[in-house]
Amino acid sequence: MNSSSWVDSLDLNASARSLRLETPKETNGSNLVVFGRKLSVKEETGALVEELNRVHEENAKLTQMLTAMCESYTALQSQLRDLMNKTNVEKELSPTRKRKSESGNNDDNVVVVGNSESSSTDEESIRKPREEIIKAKISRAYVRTDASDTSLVVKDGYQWRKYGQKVTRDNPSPRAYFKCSFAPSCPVKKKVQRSVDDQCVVVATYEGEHNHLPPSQMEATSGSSRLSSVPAGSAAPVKSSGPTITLDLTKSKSGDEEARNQSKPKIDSPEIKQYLVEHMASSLTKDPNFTAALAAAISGRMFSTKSN
DNA sequence: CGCTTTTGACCGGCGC
DNA sequence: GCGCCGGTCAAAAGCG
Repeated sequence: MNSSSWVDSLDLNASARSLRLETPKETNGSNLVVFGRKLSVKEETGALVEELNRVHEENAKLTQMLTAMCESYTALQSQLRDLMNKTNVEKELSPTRKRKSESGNNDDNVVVVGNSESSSTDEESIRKPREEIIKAKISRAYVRTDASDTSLVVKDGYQWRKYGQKVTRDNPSPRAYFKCSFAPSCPVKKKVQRSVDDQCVVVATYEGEHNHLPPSQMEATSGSSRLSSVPAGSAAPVKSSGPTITLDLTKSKSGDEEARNQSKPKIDSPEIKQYLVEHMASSLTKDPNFTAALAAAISGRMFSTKSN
């Protein structure tokens, strides 16, 4: 929904940016030569100045657009973070929701709750009881699939054996349970279920780490640059060869700070502002997976927000 | 024939 | 203690 418009605006801005960068070259080049043939030097200068002003205006407009876009992006991101913190606090405070399976479900943190060093924040370490000592590592992957595709198959390079399927209370679509085919030597399990919000999105929850290489290891490891894996501190447990996009929204703290610093103005000189905007835009747009990941993440969060 | 999938039964945790 | 619920088991069916 909104995510698509986000994507659109990102693309728009991306193209706008390149337009801004290219325009001056054009004016200095062929355009003026064409005009210059007919105009006197004075007129030519006038036209040049006019053109320059026009480009400046355009530049300012585009810069404004980008700044606005970046600010709303940052705002939305911090909103999401607040929301997630809120839901986490609620969960901690309400003992009525203790069922651990539900914690797996509600906890839309999209995150690794694991024993790996780097993923543990202060809050996490507080609410990390024995549960997670037992459960090695939990990561979650959002995979965009065709809505008509009813097979809950997430191609991640590993081979899985389905051992159960259940319809859970809070989601009409069935949840499938998989074990790694290398079990029992490999203890990894995964649960796959369509997102209750967006039927096109399949949520795969991985528990544990593979203690072996994936059958399709060659492709999986070499192709892994296509996706952003869960930065759980250690090597990502899931090597995806498909269109798997894993988002760690809670991990966005540092990135968020960065984004905030970039869009939040101590921006005094227009050069700095322009640089920041350009830097922001390029960092946002150069990653082809960014828009898809953002779309999936935002759509997921938005719906869960509505349903709360 | 061996492996995978399906599906109903069963189990254990949790709230009331 | 009972019922609900998520997770797992295991027999039967399906498939290459």
